[in-house]
Amino acid sequence: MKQMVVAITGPTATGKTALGIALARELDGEVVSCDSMQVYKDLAVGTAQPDAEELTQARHHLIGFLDWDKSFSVSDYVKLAGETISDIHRRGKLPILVGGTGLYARSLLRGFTFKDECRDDALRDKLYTEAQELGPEKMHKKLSLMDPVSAQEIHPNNVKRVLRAIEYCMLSSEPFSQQTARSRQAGSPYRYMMFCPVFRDRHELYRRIDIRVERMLENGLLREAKRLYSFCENSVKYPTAAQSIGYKELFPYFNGEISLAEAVENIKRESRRYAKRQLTWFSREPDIHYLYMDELYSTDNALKECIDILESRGLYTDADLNEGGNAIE
RNA sequence: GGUGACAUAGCCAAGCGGUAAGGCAAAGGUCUGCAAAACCUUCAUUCCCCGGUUCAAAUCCGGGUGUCACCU
Repeated sequence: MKQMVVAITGPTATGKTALGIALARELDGEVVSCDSMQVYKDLAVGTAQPDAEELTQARHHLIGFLDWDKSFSVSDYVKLAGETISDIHRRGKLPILVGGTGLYARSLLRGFTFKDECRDDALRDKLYTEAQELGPEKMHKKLSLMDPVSAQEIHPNNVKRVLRAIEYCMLSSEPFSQQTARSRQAGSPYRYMMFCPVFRDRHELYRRIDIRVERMLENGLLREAKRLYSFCENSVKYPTAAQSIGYKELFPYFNGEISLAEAVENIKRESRRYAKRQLTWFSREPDIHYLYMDELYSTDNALKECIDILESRGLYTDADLNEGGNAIE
């Protein structure tokens, strides 16, 4: 029997953290973060990591453990999260996946595989330099010779993805598109259910985002950002951590280029766009259950709906709880 | 009160007689190793209003309205 995972994914500022904790408490579970930025240390405020009190309410994993200069990617995530989930099951608990990074959630739950030998940072840098000299079209043409299918699917202007596909083709014995096709067919290593809290009223979501940004400011976002800013100034390459919304928008303010008010407005705008991108991402997940928060009103009601769904689909039974996921079948 | 300049999409703006550039914002979308990233698509039947000149006007002329600047 496959291991059970309950996932809470969805756009920012919809109450995933609180719902995850509620579920963990209700189902004797532990939270496994599914967020590309919450992995970093000392970015607690801006990446909306669970606060000290929330951390005491349920055991959390994969939050705030990485230094700023470390890069992190899907493959690292899938590996770590996979290990964490197994460990949680071994202890007879239920893993609750919580976070808004769609790529991470999909890759983990659908069982995408990433081979170490199919990545080479030095090669990637070399390709990047080449792309700057030759231009995007030439690189795309290069890809179409190695892997016409990928070239068809990836827009020539999307240099990042064109280069990754080339990198893969050079390091692997198969074209990039073949790897994609193969993992599309592979089944999930888990039994899982995805819940996605959303708001029917987009304005309500945007309003919550605005409020949350203001709260971050009150909680010391500037201090955190300033530290990251100094760190970035002194490093050769911008670290992955600097991609996080809420920090990079503040950098021009620290530079004296824009006012604080403008920077804050930019954070809000970028967060709104991010939420929109998350919405389109999750809309493509086949087995996702939306939780309409503007109708459910509270975390409690959302929790009840989750439990109802899990029970009605036979996905969660007492056996899961008592026998550490080795029940049924 | 006088003189001058300007009025083009939610915002910034090009155009200066031949049938509305561009940027920002917005909306929609893509996604398999930086994903809070990267990328794509769509967005003014009309240029403040009225009249005139012309085959043709956002572009020229007259009047009106509004904004700004300077003068009294």
